[in-house]
Amino acid sequence: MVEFELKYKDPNTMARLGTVKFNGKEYETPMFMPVGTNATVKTLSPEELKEIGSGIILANTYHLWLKPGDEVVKHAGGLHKFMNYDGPILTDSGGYQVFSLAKPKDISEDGVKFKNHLNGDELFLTPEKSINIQQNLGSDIVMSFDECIGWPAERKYVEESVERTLRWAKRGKDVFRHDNQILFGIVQGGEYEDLRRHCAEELVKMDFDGYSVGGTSVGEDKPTMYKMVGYSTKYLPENKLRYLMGVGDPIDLIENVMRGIDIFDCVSPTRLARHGHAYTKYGKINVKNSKYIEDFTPIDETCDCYCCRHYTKAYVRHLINVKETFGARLLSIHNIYYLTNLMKQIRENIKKGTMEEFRNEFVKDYYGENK
RNA sequence: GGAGGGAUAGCGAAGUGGUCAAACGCGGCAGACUGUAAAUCUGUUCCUUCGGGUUCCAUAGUUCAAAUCUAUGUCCCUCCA
Repeated sequence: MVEFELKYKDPNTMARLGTVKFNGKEYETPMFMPVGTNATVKTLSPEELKEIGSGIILANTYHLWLKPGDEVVKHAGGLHKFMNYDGPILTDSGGYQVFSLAKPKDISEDGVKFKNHLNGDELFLTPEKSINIQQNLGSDIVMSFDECIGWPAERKYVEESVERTLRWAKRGKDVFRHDNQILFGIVQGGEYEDLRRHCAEELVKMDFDGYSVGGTSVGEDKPTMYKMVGYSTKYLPENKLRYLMGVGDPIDLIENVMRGIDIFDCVSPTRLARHGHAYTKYGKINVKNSKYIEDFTPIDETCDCYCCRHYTKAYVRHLINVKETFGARLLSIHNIYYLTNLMKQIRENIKKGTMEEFRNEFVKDYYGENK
């Protein structure tokens, strides 16, 4: 069972420090969770994740439901055993796939009709089914089945969607058995404060173990995203874990910690890695660029990850260019390390009460005003 | 020695009289990616002062018009001796 404890609140911002206890181990928040949709963080082994310092990782209900099937994972002894990962695992509910795979006409009160992206079969996912799958998977943190909507969205639609997401949250909660798992409700409501507030307050009445902020990073600009997050965290209880779903841009991590978020997940460190991009202190670089062909310096001089300790831009560039998987692995290690390390710095700055200065310095370096 | 086939942009390869600066693939160059249908997708890739200029092995022709037709040459491939 995952237990969250709030340890410290920043007096200047909404930033907080806490711990997540799991199996006798403690992980500090705010933290970043790498994404392992198919029960693996693409290209990386659990040992590598451990070396990087990752805590919770994320897996996906929809994908594991299709393959290999949640029953198979259950028979394997649960996700931890199946994938040999002994840290905490959070499963997404399939709610994001409502946004990325389903069409509006496929969404009904009962649930969502999907076309299996692997073979075209018609599938139907309901709030109860999503919870049931996640309980079979045996993840530690379970997400309510929600509707993640795009941006911009008409207010009338958002109103209906929020009500449906609330009804779905209730239905999921009603069938959820606590055992060794905890269940989160997801705050939706688009960019409308009253809808976010209403959604948050209704979820809090249902008393979830933690709360997610959903419906961000779906095409909106950054100020809008920050607004959406602020409108959500403002109405959530302080003693419960808050998870901002799908956000991983470095500056977004900083800004949203300052708005009271404890955990984040995002595919970008691993996806960007596979596409040859790397985060550095001085901004994101595309290692494939020809200017790096004879650059025998590390990806980031200030980084001490496995990749930066042993390999050069020229070498990683070469690996990516010839499509060797080791290149994707090295950059995945680097990018996850970068975000993990960023979270560590964030925690240190919360402790020191210097989040705003940290944010300003970070922006200067990352966006080049400091070079 | 004889008989065929072929030479197209960095490479491979379409096109066989005008709609061709020339399909498509690769390679090159760049961009995008946020609860992963994503080791994917998009743009671009003769020169240009953006008006245009110069191309389809070479040269000479036919034609209003040639990468496409004719002649000669050069080089390559296959088969027969």
